[in-house]
Amino acid sequence: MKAVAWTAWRPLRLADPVPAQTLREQLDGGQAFRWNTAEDGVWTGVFGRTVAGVRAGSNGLEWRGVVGVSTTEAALQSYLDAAGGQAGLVETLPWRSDAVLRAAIAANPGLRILRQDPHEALIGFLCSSNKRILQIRQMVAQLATTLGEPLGGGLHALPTWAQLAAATDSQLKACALGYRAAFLRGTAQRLQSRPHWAEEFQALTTADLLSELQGLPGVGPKVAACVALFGFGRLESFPVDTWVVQALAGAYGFHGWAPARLEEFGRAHFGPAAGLAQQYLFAAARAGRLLQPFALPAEVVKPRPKSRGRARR
DNA sequence: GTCCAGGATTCAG
DNA sequence: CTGAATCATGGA
Repeated sequence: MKAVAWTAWRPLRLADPVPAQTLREQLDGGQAFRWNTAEDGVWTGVFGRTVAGVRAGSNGLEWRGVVGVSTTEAALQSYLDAAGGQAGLVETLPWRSDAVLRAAIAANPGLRILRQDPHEALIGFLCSSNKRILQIRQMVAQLATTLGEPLGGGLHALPTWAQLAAATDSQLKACALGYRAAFLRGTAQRLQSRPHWAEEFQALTTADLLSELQGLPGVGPKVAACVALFGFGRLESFPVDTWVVQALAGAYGFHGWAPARLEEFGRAHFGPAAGLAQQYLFAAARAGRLLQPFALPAEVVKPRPKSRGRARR
């Protein structure tokens, strides 16, 4: 593989400082799946048709692009919420009264929801079911390399829906997707004839967006919530995955609660930036840094019978 | 070899 | 409606 010709490092201007540890969590913590580190602390990634390098310098973040490939500071600023809109949203979270959330925020100060492309978020989370983040990254990388358009330097864009729909069985097989291959192909077949699907989905209310997303093959409640949060900027979306189940059970005492009920709690308790709270809790839980004020010795903790959710409608 | 993964789907009750 | 079995693959 030919070596990538990088431009010089330049300062990446952000409204709020991002520590190196938070940058790592943001780029490699399961929001996006297209960032890698070759050398320590230097992140290389692709989003949309942008290829970029990012690192935490001594005086804030720095970025670089690939010579001959369009990379702009503006694209990175948008991707990383440089204007600081999410800083204000953090202030709407109940961290003053919620010590668990407060500790989770302190564990990754400045953590933000990446403003990803809907296409990228949907592909990534179609691959995510029952998989670890490392393996999701490998699947997505294989999809790009096998089917996506070359962007230079050996890096590729993600395949379009048309490219995915046209992929052969053996091509998908080579991406180690397992049963998720059918999810990707099915969704690709639905969306390949809708070039403006993302704009159409973006125009929906969040409730309708989640519903529309769940109509796609391989998209259930959790994947829909992730795509709404990471791809459509719906900060109120509250994905409930295995880590959030653990976090809300251990730290809040909600043992044995069904995911749908935990999602209901999350939205009500955390409010319009529930998804941001979720990401802080997710990161803290995964790092084993979650406060557990209600935790009991393991032999005492048993799943309680789930209380029945209120029937609606 | 066994276990499990940022779950979704299908099926039985 | 809820709960359980099943799904394909690879890393730990």
